This record gives sequence, structure tokens and C-alpha cells, in this order.
Amino acid sequence: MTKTLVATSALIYANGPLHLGHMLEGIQTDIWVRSQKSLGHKCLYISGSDAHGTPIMLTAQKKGMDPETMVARYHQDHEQDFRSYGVHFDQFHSTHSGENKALSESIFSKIQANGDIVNREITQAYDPEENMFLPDRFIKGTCPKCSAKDQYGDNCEACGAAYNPEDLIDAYSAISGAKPIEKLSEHYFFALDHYQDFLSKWLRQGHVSEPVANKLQEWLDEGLKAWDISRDTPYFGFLIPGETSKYFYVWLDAPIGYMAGIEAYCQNNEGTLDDVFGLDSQVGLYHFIGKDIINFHALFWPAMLKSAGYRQPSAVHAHGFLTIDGKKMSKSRGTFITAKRFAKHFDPEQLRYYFASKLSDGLEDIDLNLQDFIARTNSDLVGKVVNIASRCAGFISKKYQGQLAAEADQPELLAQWLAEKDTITHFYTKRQYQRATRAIMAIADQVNAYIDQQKPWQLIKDPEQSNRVQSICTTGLNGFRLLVAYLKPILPKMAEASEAFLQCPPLDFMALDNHLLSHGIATFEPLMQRIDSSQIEALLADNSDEA
RNA sequence: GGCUAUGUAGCUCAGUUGGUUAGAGCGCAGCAUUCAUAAUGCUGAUGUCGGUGGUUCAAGUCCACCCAUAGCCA
Repeated sequence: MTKTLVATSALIYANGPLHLGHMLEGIQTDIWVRSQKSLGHKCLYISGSDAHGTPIMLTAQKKGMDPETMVARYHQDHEQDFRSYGVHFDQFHSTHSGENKALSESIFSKIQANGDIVNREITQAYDPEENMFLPDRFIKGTCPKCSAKDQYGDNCEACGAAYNPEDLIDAYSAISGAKPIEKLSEHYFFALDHYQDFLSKWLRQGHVSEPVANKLQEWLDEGLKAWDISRDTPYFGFLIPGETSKYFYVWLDAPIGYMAGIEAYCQNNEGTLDDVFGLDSQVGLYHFIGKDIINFHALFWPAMLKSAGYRQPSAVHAHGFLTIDGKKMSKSRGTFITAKRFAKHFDPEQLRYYFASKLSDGLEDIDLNLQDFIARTNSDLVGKVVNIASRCAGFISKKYQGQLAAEADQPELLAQWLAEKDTITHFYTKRQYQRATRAIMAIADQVNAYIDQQKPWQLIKDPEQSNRVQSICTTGLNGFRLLVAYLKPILPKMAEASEAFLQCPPLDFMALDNHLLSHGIATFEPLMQRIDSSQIEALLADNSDEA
């Protein structure tokens, strides 16, 4: 049955270059979308720029440009980086867009009309020199627990303690250095507590995995509280209707950005936003996110949608973080690698395969172990898969004018490898890419073992055995064709090159049943480069990243 | 500090509802092979399953506590 699906990955905060952690999510989602398309489903991939908030405003100030200009620049830069990694969006939109402004305002008023907006005065730290309220992370000071200096307002990096900014000793503004004062302001709150019962049920209906539900259970156990959705000027964002100095908090309009992206897609193509978000929608809606923003996507967002009269996501899929050689990505430790720098030294498809070989449907962090990355690429892709084409193609080109035999030797083997398709596509759908790659490599091992048993390089010496050699290589190359088809969601570029080599139509999961027989192929050319360890040294020595 | 996860061979990871001698790939050792981007095949070695107690006829798998790591705490 053909389904209509929409997948999103988290909108990218538009104040810096893309790094490999962003790529992990983009690649995970892209592989899923490609696999679903290959299965014949209609599947859209929506993402975009997250353009608002204090950090964007301040970064732009520091760079001496308008936030609009900076956001537009990173928007283009990010989409380009994703493209170079084969991550293809049906719509890469922005939260700083007309669609998003209209939707944010309309959702706010629906929520308000539903009685879920409350106003309350709160006290907040205020920078008297910059004349602005300070978010927690822009207040620094001495940790009240361990006395470490220059710690952020929410937690201490030295001892790990969590506290409130007012607990800091000798607090100062990270922007001006001034001592913050307390100031009153009226804020808008979304009455999340009205959705306590709704969310308790929703979380246990399979929309999130059990570990995620357990995590969010903490919030429910403590009792949900109203969520502050407004910020005072100066702020880069959308003004709250009827206000002149109060804006929507960035996390209010960020998830609405998914809707804006879909609406923009519909305007350029077909359908309406309501097809996806209407209460009777049958479209599968899947959010791929990192584990740090689970609360926004699996508590606040479903509640907002409920209040505003929309459907909820079919599922929220959270993944872990990327570490590099076991360490957190961090600029100071030199383990921060931008997408651009990595792509200068490696074929991005190699990273796609490496990530796939380690990704599961769980929350565990993924480690990019650079030595392991070499081993995986060289042994799986070059040594196993591409090697099959390489070792069969020579015979076919030199001895048979590039023609495959009319019949495969041992067709039952091909049937067996083809029968693995359902298992493999199931793993893709379940986001168990590690299992998918294992299943695929197990087939590659079988194809290589088969060729080894048949020893075409010995048979070729006997003219009587010529037809057998041709049909053995035909079996080998058809095995290769299936392997490439199975890998195509992960390696779209290598698959295209292989299609050109095999001179066959696009290798979709839906179109694999007919093997290539009495069929001409092109001359073999290397489809994937082996990695040399000197490339890692070059990557680590390269300091060309944007400051 | 509280909570949620994670901790299995040198490396990266599987281990279903507890059940015979704990698995895979890479790496390593030996053999075979030379068609292939020094690729492939066969054989083999390797683990106090983070620690300590406990439940059980039986625990990597359940329980308690401890240690380490990560994330979250509106």
C-alpha cells in the first residue's frame, strides 16, 4: 500500500557553519526518506533554518550585519553543505518567512482563544548597560558549589552542578560585563499544565520510544507548568500580535517552521497544509531530532498542536549525539569538525556509510572513530562490495565484449539474495541501519565466497569452460547489482555510478526482480576510493574552518 | 544534587520473554589463492559480559547498592 509520509529533521540554528553532528541527523533522515521513496511511498523531506532568538541577534551584531542578512547567508550555506553530502530536501525553508509569521500568529490566537494563554509578571536578570533582559546562558559568574569562576548561569562545567542564575556569586553579563539587576516584566505563558492528562496518554501510545517516554515521565511526575513563550525587546523574532515590544520566544515559532516549510512546498507543488496537519490527516508525520530537544518536540509541540486544533506527529524519533574519537565535539579540544572541512578530505558518501553502519533506532551516542572509519570504508565498501564488480567485470569486458550471459550460474543464489530484500527494507523503515548494513555485508561475503569457490580465473584457461565463466561472472555482477540497490539509500552517488556501469535503470527496491541477462555493461571504473591514513592527518591538521 | 540512558573480545557493536561450551565485523596468527583498488577464501586464538551483594535448579539477561560516561532539569 502506498503511503504519504513527511519527515523532518531539526531546523538548523542559523548562526554558524554546519558540523558533523548536524550531518548525522541530516544523513539519518535522508537515508530514511530515500528508502521510503524507493519502496514506492510518497515521502517529503522538510527542514530549514531556525532563524530567531537572542544568540542570532548577538552573533549578527558581533559580525556587524543585520540578523536577516546573516540568517539568509547561513540558510544558503547550510543547504549547500547538505547537498554536498547527498542530503536532499523537498523544501529547506526558514522560520523567518511570511508563512511562518502568519502561522505563528494564527496558532497563537487559536491557543489564546482556547483559553491556554496566561499572562504573568516575572522577575528576570537585566543588563542595565545593554538595556536588555539576559537569558541564563548570557549570565556568568562564580559557581556557588565549587567556586569555579566564569561559569554559565544554568550549570557549572567544572562540577556539573545545576542552579539558577541568581545563585551565582559575583554574577555579570556576558555581553557587557555589567552586574545584572532584577527587573519585572509581563510575559505570555502557554498553559502546558492543561495538557497533563493528554500528554501522559500520548507518550504511551507508541509515538515515542520507551526510553524517551521514561525520560519525559520526569516532567509529568513533577507536574507540567505553564511555559514562557514571550521575550522582551530587543529580540530577533516575530512580534506578538497587539504588542510593540514583546516577541514570540524562538522555541514557539521553531516547530511551527515545519508547518511553514510544508506550506511553502505545497504552494510550489501540490496539496495543502491541511492535508498534512488537519485532524483527519492520514499522512505519516515523523520528526527526526537530537535527544537534547525531546521536550520541545514530544511535550510542548503536541500540546500546542492539540490546543490549536491540529493533529499530532505520528512519531518523534530521537537520536544520540556524535562524538569524535570518543570525545565530545568541542572547538577548544580541537574535535570540532565542520561539514565543509571533512568533505575536503573525504568522500561524503564514506561518512554516510559509516554513520549508517552505526545507527540504530536508539538514543545512544554515535562515535566517529577515525581509524574505524578507515577500516569500515576500505573493508566493507572497497574490499567487499565494489571488489565484486571489479573482479567480475574484467572477464566480461575482455572475453565477452561486455555481454552478460543469457543465464546465471546458480540462479538459486540470486533468488536467495533477492529474498533478503524484505528484511533489509524493514530495517531501513525501522531506522535500524546498522542491522541493514550487516545484512547487506553478509550477502557481499556470500558473493565473494561464491566467486572464490567457482574460480573463474582457473576455468578461463580451459576454452571448453568459457560459457561457465561468463555465467559465473553474470551471477557475481547480478549479486553486485542487488547489493548496490540495497545500499542505494545510503550511497545514492555510488549507486548512480553503478547504474551507469551496469547500464541499467534506476535501482529501486520496487524494481529488482529481473536480473540482468544477455545484457551489455560498460567498462568498470573504480566506484569508491580507498582511504589512506594520511587523509586523517590532513583533516586534523587542516585549520581552514570558519572562526 | 535529582532523573533517564549507557558500560559485553585490541576497535566498533549484536545478544530476543533468564536455559546447554557468550556472538559478528574489523584487527591479529596460520594456510590457500592471484580474477580484483595488496582486494578474496578457509582455519584459529582472544572476554572474571563495569564492580559488589542478592533472587533462582539456572543471570550478560531479574533485584539492590556502588563506580564510570553522556544527556536533561521549562
